[in-house]
This record gives sequence, C-alpha cells and structure tokens, in this order.
Amino acid sequence: MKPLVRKEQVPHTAQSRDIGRDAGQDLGRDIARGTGQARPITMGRPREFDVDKALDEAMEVFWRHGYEGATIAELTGAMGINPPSLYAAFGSKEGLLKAALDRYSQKRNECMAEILDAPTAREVAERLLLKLADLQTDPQNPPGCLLVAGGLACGVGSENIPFELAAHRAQTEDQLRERFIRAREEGDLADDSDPAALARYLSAVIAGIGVLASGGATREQLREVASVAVKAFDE
Amino acid sequence: MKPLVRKEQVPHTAQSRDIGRDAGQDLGRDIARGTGQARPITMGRPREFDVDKALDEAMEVFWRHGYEGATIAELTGAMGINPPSLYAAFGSKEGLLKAALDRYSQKRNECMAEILDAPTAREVAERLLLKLADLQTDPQNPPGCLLVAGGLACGVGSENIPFELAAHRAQTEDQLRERFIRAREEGDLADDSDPAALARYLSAVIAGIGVLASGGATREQLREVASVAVKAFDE
DNA sequence: CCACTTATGTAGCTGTCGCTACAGATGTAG
DNA sequence: CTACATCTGTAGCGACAGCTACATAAGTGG
Repeated sequence: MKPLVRKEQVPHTAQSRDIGRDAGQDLGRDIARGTGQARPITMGRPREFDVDKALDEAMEVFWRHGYEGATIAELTGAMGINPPSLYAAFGSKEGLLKAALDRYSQKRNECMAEILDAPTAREVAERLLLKLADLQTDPQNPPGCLLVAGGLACGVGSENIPFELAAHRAQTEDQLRERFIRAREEGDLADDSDPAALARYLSAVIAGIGVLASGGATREQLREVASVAVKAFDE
Repeated sequence: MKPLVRKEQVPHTAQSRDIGRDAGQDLGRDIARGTGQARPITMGRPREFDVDKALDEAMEVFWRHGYEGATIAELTGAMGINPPSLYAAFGSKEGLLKAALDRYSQKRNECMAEILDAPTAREVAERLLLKLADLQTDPQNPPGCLLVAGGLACGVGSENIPFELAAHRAQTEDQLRERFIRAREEGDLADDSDPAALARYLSAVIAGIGVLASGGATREQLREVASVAVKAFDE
C-alpha cells in the first residue's frame, strides 16, 4: 500500500487529513478540475479525453463498487484511458475519488438550490426526501448514494476516504441547518425547535435511504419512508 | 480474486447468492459454529483457540475496516491464529464474515427481545433508537454498525457481501414489522397506519444513525436524532 | 527549423492480496 | 502399540493491486 517511491519525489502522499481542501498540490500541471470551463490555453500536447466525461464514468465505478472495490484497471477501462493518463490528470486513485466527489456534490447542489427554495421547513424536507428516493433508485446510475456506498470503513492506507465522504455529506447537513435557522426566524419553525437537530435527523434519514437503496429497496418503498419521515416536522 | 483451485476441490465457491443459508458445505469437519456449546467429543487434534473469542476479534476488524479493507493478515493477527487455522475453521474470508455476522446478529437479538417488549410502538422505537445511539458510540467497539460499515458496495468477486449484510439488516426490520402489526391489532397504532412502512422507516433511521456514527457523530447528537425520529410516531 | 512542455501507450515494476502444501503435533479408536 | 483424523506453524504459491519508466506523439514559443 505504501506508495513505493523509488528514488525521491514530491511527497503527494502527505496524508492530507484536512478534508475541506482541494485536490493535492499540483503535480504535472494542475490536478484537472472537472469544472468544464474551456481550458484557457496551455503548452505541451493537449489532453485527448474529456475530463468531465471521464469523471462521470469513474464516479459510476466508485458508486457501484466502492472505493476499495474499484480497481485502477476497471476505472481506466470505464474512462477510456490508460493508467498514465489517469495519474497525470488526478495524481492518484484517491485524487480521482476526490475529483469525482466534487463533481457529485456539484450536481447535487444544483438540485438543492430549488429544494431549499421551498416555502416551509417541512416542505423542504418532503421535497428533498422524495427527490432522493427517486434519484437513488434511478436505473441510470447505481442504486444508493455514492457518499454512503463509497466506503464508510476502509483498510489501512485509505483511512481518509471515509472522512472525505463524511465531509461531503456534511455539506448537505450544513445547508439544511442554515435553512432551518432561517425557518425559525421566519416563524415557520417553533421557537423551541432545534435546527441543528432537525438537519442532523434529515441527514440520517437521507443516509438511511441510501443504505436501503443499496440493499435493493424500490422507489415506492423509499417514498413511503420519506412520507413517514416528514411527519417528524408536524410536531 | 478467482479462488485459484489448483487440482480439484469441493466447490465452496458456488456463488451462494441465497442469503438465508448457513455457512457453506462442510469442508474439513464442520464450519465452526460460534454458538459456544461445548463441542461434544471429536476425533483428531482438538482446536487450540476459542472460536467465539476469535470471532469477536474478527468482528471488530471487519467493523473497523470493512470487508474489503480487512486483510487476512490483520484478521489472523487479531484472532491470534495463523491462516491455516482460519481456513480450516471458516473456509474462507467470506465464511469468516458470515460467522461474525451471525454472532453479531445473535448479540443484537438479545437486546431486541426486551426492546420489543415495550408496551407501545412508539416506545419500541424510542428504546431502540436510544439504545442504538449508545451502542454505536460505545468506545468499546468501532463507531457505527457492522451491518452498514461492513460494505454496501464491493468489488467483483465479493458481490454477495452487500447482500449478506442487507439480509441481516432485514432481520431487524422484520421483527419491527411483526411488532407493529401486533400494535395495530392491539389498537396501539391507528387502523390506517402502515406497519411495513413504519418498520422500513425505522430501519432507515437505524442505518442513518450508523452512518452518522461512522462519520464521528457523538452520542448526544445521535440521541437528538432519535428524539426527532420518534416524533413520526406521534401523528 | 529547434527547444521545450505535456499527454499517450506499452510494458512492467514492487508489494501485498487471499489462500494453501506440507510436515509435525496432538487427539481418539482399535 | 498402530492406524487414523484433525489442528497448527512455516513458508510460500500465483494473481493482481496501485503505480511508473520510457519512448513517442503532439502541441507552444522562439
């Protein structure tokens, strides 16, 4: 597992436990950021594959097999590239996961915007859970949620993966907490309610739905779960 | 990954997708069942390690690192035995996991008995969630729940692991559904309530708590989640 | 044209994975 | 005692994991 550095090398193995950061220090040019903006103008041979398309494929592999279950061979196969291209663009398997997670969260945040626009806290919860019930049983992609199925517990040498996933999950919880704080200020939620607890509760239900979906639950079953879950907002 | 059978051998690699079953066909004598009953009397050299103690150690390793993240070396190290002893007793890494899961479920069912004895459905839910909030943050064992952290998505060659875990999770859901059906018959739950949906909802919250715990949530935070979650039973 | 920079494909490296052959140890059955 | 059956430790098997050296291709800037 030890990165087997032969001579010496820029230590991009520096155990960056700090999770909020972007991908590691630039090695090569810059760790390809899959934000889709046309690359300004660069020197050297241009990249021949579309980073975002490749990330979508990698995301699917991680999603279906988890971080440790996804092999470089399978990833490169799905991405349509060879290992050196992967390592030049993303630095490492972990770097690739981080990039895929960023892209995953980005897509997720697009949905979140309109969900958070719902007029009441209860309606935010309802829209969110129903939306996720649909997304996590969409035959278009693997069942469940990448942020849960990616790996809650990993072997030695991949200890930060679970942290990475947890950090991305926390984003949603943060957004919900902020929204519920606002809801309380607006009188939508009772004064004695606890926005943080509500957000954490929803975060748990979201994760739970992801687990059920991974286990093969149907869309209708998850929708029922959502219906029951929002009752907690009715007092 | 392919089990690399050299000559020929009893095909205990038979992809036993049927999840309800016991460990594979007997190879050697019998796949050690960790039920603790004194082994009646047997021939050959007696086993020198305590199967249940060893299973407890293996359980902890799977719990902390997941199925794929747990290596044979780490497992045998924790169990205090060498690989041949492991394989003689449990057949394979997957067989060991199954045995550990059975032991996990067994312990869990002991708790469940008194929880299901609670007088009302709501109280069942409350006791259960609070109990799990405590268990999953018990510093005695890894955070979270083995049935969730063990692996929701695995690589090729370990496809049945997630099914295995899901089957064990379903046990709890089944128990809850039965209990809630009884609750409705007793008038404790409304006639128009859906015991299956309530059980599935609770199952989701349980899994969600496991995910939060894996991510480092504190006991108090999980207890708050439990408090919010049971409100869904208040109508 | 020539330097320089970066991406690509082939081939292969080292470490570790799950697992096992084998010989010796330790029990029961007769 | 001799057979037989099973467990245990040492040592190591083949397969594959993540990753990279190297030569070549394909761009930029002068």
